[in-house]
Amino acid sequence: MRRPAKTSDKSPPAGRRSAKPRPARAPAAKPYHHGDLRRVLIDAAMQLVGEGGPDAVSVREAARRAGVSPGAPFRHFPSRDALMNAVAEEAQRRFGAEIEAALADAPSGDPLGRFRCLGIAYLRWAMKNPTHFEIISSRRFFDHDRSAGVSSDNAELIGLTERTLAEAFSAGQLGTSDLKQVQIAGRALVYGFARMHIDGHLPRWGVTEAEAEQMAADIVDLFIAGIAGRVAPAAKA
Amino acid sequence: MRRPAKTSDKSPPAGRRSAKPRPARAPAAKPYHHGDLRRVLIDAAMQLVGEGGPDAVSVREAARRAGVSPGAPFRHFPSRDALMNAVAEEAQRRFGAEIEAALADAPSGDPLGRFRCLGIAYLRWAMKNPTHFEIISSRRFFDHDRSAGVSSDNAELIGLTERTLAEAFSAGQLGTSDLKQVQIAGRALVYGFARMHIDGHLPRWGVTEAEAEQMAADIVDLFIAGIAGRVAPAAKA
DNA sequence: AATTCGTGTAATCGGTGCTTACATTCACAA
DNA sequence: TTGTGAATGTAAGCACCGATTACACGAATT
Repeated sequence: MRRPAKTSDKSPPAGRRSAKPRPARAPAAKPYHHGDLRRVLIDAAMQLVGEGGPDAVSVREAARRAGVSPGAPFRHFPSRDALMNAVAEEAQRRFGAEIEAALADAPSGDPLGRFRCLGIAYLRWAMKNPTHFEIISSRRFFDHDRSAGVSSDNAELIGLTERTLAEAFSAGQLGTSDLKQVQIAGRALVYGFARMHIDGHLPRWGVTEAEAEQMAADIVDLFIAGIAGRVAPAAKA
Repeated sequence: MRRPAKTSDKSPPAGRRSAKPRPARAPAAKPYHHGDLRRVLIDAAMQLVGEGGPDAVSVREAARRAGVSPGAPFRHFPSRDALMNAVAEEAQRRFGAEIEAALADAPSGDPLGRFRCLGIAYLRWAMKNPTHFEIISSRRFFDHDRSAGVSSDNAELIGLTERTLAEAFSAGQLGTSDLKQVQIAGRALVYGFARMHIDGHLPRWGVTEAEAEQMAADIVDLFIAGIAGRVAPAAKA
């Protein structure tokens, strides 16, 4: 197994089912026995992810924190992976919300500036929520193409960057016409930096934790500059 | 645990220790009982990594493939992580060898071309050996700064790119003077693309498996072009 | 009030990392 | 040649894990 020493599997018998806080004014959703075990399990798992990364999540520990027997979670999730999937969806939701919020503050007249803003927001969230970002990224826990509600969110984010980039091109802000290459390269840049941060590579490359955020902005700017002025329509010799 | 159903733990009793192929002409290293169990375990683990990724490696399965009892590996590796570490060192060794081999073929008069060559070789190896690359990348399995023999290899590779980039700058091939930013950005680019490939993101971004290698070269070229001609000494308006 | 079905419990299975006690076998020295 | 010690492997067992099954409870429907 992966988690070497944890608390005992046994909790005090708790006198059967005496003080289980049922949801008072029933929200007409799933207030059967526990209240909303599914939700509580996801929250517990999210917390575990935040504490020790994806590998620190075990169904049993989530059940333990929810005050429920080890088998109970399997009524709501057919497997551990399904639980992780739900956690990833939650993380993806928060991520998408923050990206769109950041973009809402960006000026609408400067597509390339908005593109830059997307990269900055992406990196800021990834560096502030490394473990959650890791879950979203690795397809081990999250089959982006399968989960209904959030895959559209994700696809929309991809479409958002595509549209923004296309606008920048139309506005003559781009020095190259191969938008797909720019799209992929930009994504690889921010994804790579985020993962370097998560995977602890930055110190080896001479970037301290304190410098990381500034460096993130710098490389985005460097990339933007690289794709912007290179063969600008009027500045060519 | 992670691996749901495997072969039975029991192998046929095998009549004690009858036909264990000791290494014939003893290589004066560690030919005690098994021959070179440490080596065999690493090979088995490497194979497991290649088959199902890092999570598919279990000490027991490695022992099984080595034809040895489940506890035997712990005579050579104090923990599973230590085994993974050895595997990662092996992978890092192969990786470094390929990179240096590729660089040996590059023209020595064109530093920026050599820098590009480094990126291409990096991506080619990563895409051809995704699981091994993953092990090298994630510090979960490989503490780069701790392992003696190979960390120098790794540090040397970092130094290699730094030197190459510095040469390119000295030769006037660079349009920016902040080499550290270029260094980090370049690393993030290739690392990010490699991980996108590994993590299965490329299809979602409209890049098929067949196009991946070409795209890898394209984005490296795009990056090189971006850092090269931007504020070239004589071409400024 | 009786039944049904969703939910949680208890017990259990096989897998895992890891430890301990014991057995074997090589290497070196008296 | 013969001990003897250290290196190496085996056997057994612990705690933990994911997952399944049979059973118990309880709210909702009839």
